[in-house]
Amino acid sequence: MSTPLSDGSSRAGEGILAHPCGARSARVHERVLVATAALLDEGGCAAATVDAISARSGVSKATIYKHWPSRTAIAAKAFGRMMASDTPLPDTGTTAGDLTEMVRRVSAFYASPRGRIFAELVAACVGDPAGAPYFRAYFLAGRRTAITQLWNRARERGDVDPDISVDDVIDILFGPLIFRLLTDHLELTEENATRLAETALTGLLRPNTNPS
Amino acid sequence: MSTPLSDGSSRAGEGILAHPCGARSARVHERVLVATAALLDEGGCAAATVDAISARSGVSKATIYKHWPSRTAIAAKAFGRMMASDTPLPDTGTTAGDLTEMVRRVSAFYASPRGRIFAELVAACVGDPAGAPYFRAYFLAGRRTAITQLWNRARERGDVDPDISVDDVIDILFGPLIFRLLTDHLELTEENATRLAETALTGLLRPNTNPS
Amino acid sequence: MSTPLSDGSSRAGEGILAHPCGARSARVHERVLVATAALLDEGGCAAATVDAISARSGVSKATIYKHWPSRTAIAAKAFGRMMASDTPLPDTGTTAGDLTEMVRRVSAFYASPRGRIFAELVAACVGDPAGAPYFRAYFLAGRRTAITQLWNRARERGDVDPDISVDDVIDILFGPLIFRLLTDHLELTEENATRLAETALTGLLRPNTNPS
Amino acid sequence: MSTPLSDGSSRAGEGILAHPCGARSARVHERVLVATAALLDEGGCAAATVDAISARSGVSKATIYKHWPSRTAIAAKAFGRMMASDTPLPDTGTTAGDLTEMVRRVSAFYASPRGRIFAELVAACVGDPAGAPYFRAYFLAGRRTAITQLWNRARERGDVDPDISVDDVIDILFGPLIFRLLTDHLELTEENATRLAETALTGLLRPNTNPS
DNA sequence: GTATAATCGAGACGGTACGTCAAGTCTTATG
DNA sequence: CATAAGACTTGACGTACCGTCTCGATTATAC
Repeated sequence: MSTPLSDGSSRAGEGILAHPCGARSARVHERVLVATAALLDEGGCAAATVDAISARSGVSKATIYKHWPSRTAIAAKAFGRMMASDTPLPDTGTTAGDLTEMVRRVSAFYASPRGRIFAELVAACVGDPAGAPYFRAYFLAGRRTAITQLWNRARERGDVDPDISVDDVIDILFGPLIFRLLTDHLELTEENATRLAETALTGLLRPNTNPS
Repeated sequence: MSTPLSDGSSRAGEGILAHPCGARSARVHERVLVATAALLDEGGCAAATVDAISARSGVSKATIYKHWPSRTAIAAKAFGRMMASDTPLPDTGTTAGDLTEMVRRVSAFYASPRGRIFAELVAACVGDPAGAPYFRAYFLAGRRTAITQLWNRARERGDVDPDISVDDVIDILFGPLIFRLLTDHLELTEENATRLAETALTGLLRPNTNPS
Repeated sequence: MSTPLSDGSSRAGEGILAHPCGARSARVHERVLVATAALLDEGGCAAATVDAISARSGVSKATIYKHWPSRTAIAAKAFGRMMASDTPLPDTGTTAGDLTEMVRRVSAFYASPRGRIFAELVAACVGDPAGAPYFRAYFLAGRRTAITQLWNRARERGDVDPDISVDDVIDILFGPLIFRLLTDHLELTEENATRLAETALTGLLRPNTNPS
Repeated sequence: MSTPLSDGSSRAGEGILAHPCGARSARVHERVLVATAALLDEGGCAAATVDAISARSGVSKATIYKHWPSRTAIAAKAFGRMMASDTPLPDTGTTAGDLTEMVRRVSAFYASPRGRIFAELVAACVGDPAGAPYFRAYFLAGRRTAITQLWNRARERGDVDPDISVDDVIDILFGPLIFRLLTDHLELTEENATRLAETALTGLLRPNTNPS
């Protein structure tokens, strides 16, 4: 993998996400992540208490706090690892098809039990400045690389304006889903996802009224 | 009544948001909301503890819990009231201009101190099923009516496809902002907001590659 | 009893030793003291953890900390109550006999399992400024009243210099025992106690060499 | 050497107080004691954490635990060394004067900052069976030799009953002070010390009522 | 001189208890 | 009967210090 973020032990270059390293530490680190992943799946973020993680992993609380700044950070990394391999890129032949399919998949994920965990994780990062970087590094980054590949493919095909930033693309396509996931004001059905994607791809305004 | 949401006391018809009524209750209700609003402004969601609200308002905890299901619910309503009158509609003359301006304003709001409170509120509603309806009713609904007006104006002008749901419009325009607000992965500058709005209005794909 | 210190609930006049009162509080208070006494007897001061007291009494830690400033304080009061009735005054007919007997009894107490607890309690009060007053109020005070009675009897008999403060008497008779108990440098046997008492009663110097 | 207790390095013959020896060990030993003494003076026993001693001395925790059984042991030895030379014998010309002066000096010491450390040390030895011998060996023993000399002088002068054990003398004179130091029930003023000494020297009972 | 043990530093680790906090429930007395 | 006042249970928090334990590096003697 091109991102060095999802390995289990600490390396130089991880910046603020550093922690003790060495053979023992690596083992401890691993056990914590495995235990946390299990707890997340069983009871969501609320179950991934530091006490619970400690009890389940056999790693003491004090040690855990030497590796991570907060429970959110642990959960983010554990969850990021759980999701790491779950995202094969769609390849429908057209840019519109690929992006729409991607939105549908992400919507389906958000609607799944793990989608709830994702939402809780996003929520937990608000007001946990220490955990947020972990979430971005171990979860959002992975998502981002996937979209970037799709977008680059679209650029090569000439289907899109190359001036549009991939950041904006990501946020316009998935921001609405996340908003709905969090505030639960509209259901995350496949139909809704498709419509949303198509509207975003086409634009809200009629061509002749575009601002340019 | 088009907006039954922003009045200060309980009415029949509020459904799950009901609570004791009567003269004493109304006074109690009011004092709680005022105290909560003050606490929110001073220290964010974290400061709006039920204990703190109780102490500040002089209303006992037991009474508070007879009026609201959770602290999130109180905060949502108090915050919704704070924001109620702050949103004059933009009127630039063009649909694109109006919507872009709206996005810029919301972005600026999110970037402000009260934007943080908004984020904390959204986060708090995840995993507080009791509080979420309050947030939707007392905050999101207000936002929604504003956009609906703009959108209707656009429809009348013939600038937009009338089949596009206003729900999708709202989420495509503001979902990205909220996503950025929550995960803090991109700054909420005016420039970013403008670019985001324009991209959303125009669409991600080039006209000739539209899926239809 | 003349001292208002050993009752189970809070009263005006207890000064710094105050705590919540009322029917519920009184019950809570009682349960904590009973549990603590049991723990002390079973495992000494080390066993009387706040967590353990909480678990055993069914009273939550937070509540415990509203009633007492520290575990030492609880232990002191619980131990004081355990000891409250255990001290019938000796009555041998002579002042020397009474005081010597008292020293022997206290020495025997110190040599007993509960003597260890007493030592641990004294030790715990050093460096727990919050707990120390409880120890003095609920334990030392009781001891003091007993000696005072003996000393008054001796004064009435004319056996002693009325200018000698009862404080000095107490400390000269029992200080040595406590010193030995704590540092364990000499055994607390009946023989040693008797000799110590007699030496203290007679004085260290020969009469004709007295400082006066 | 009559007192093998106050030297800085280990020797065969110290019995249970043995530890590694050799040139390196001696240096390590020394550094630990110096660091501990400094910590004691700065923050009392509470500051003389094993971690703190390790950090300050540059000696690793593992090594420390090869030399001493517990932190109390280290503190006792370090404190004993600090006090080693501080006790010139009084020489007022009379036995009563010498002993009284001695009590006054010890009382003043107890009332000083280092007196607090002494108290904490005594307290720490209760419930630390491993540390207690160190305290007796490195601190009490020194005190004891001083009093023994005074007492022998008194015996030679014929001022005292030669049957009275020096142990009893020590405890009757200083036990009261220690008791007051620990439980803080009476102040350690010069006046109190003098009165206490005089009462102890004269005896609690009037001559004609002595038990013999 | 070099083996070969002891000894050391650095500090991670499991464990136990700490004292605190806020949520939400429950009791009692007052109006 | 709704309130005020606030005690109470619950459960998690993050910290502190303990004493043990790997490691690998450093001695210092015994060969």
